Amino acid sequence: MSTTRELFQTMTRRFGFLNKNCCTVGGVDISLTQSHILYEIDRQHNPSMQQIADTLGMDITTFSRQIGTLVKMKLVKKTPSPEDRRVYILSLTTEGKFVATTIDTEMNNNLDEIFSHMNDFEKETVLRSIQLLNESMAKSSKCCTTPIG
Amino acid sequence: MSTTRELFQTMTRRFGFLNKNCCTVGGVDISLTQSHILYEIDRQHNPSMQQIADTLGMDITTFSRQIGTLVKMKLVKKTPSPEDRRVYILSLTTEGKFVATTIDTEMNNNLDEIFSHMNDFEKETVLRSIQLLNESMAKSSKCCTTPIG
DNA sequence: GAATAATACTTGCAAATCGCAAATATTACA
DNA sequence: TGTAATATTTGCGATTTGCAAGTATTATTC
Repeated sequence: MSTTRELFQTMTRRFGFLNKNCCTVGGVDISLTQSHILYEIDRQHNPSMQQIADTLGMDITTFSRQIGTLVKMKLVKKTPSPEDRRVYILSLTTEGKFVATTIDTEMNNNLDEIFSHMNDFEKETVLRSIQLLNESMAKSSKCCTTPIG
Repeated sequence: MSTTRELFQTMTRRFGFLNKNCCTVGGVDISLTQSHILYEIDRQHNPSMQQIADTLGMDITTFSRQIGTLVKMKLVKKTPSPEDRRVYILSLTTEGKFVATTIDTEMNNNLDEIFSHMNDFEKETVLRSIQLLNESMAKSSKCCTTPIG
């Protein structure tokens, strides 16, 4: 007999553990935060710094520094926007792309393994449930957006 | 068209945001980590330090210090175990219990609000899906357990 | 069109957090 | 009894954090 929160807490914690074992690709060692940054840069279209920071709910100053080290590691490239010279457009270098893709594949494999303990119907139901959940969270104005801090 | 990982990433991030806006109860200000610690102490039965640290996937030394500050804040009590004098049993003080309960209620309210955008059938399906997912993750030996580090 | 406000990003700084290595104390095992 | 294993704490240096303040650029307003 679990409360709703308990279910969520367990799930997100376990997924978090999954994410944590991510972060050595080839010779490169990155942190969990950095893996999330790479993921979002890869996913979004010509994102600015502010955009990614917002998506991840990170303070822009912390983010700026993280990008700094990722640039030093040659995983990320910062290109000044031609339209607005205050803005930097972020993109992945070839190596950054490789790291991101490797982690992504690994994560999807892990998820596959988890779903292998279900039958096809269950798997479909679960995936559609998560989709539904995401839509409901998006609708909810009260919550689930970037935190204040 | 999202990959499985994308669905999970979105969901856990949003739930994370929900968790982040948690942490001022009465006059007391606590961090996200501390809120998770209180939650687990409340949930488990006479847990030891090591137990909670393991559940949360935290390094025991970091955990020890966190407990130190929570004890100073009078939210947590450490009682030496009568059976094994190496271990400390953790429990919540009255105030700690109050803080934990307040956060828990708040979180469940937020989740209710999210589910209010679904009909009863959808809600049931989603909840059972998460339960199923948690069971599958528990079965998976390869993943989802405490990370190595 | 000059002054002012708003935005995007960076840097200084001090606090919090982190995890490894090593220490202590206790219990389990041989 | 001696040795190994376990639970917890402390030293320490590295990393991460976020606020305040700074620079540079664009938008607004009068």
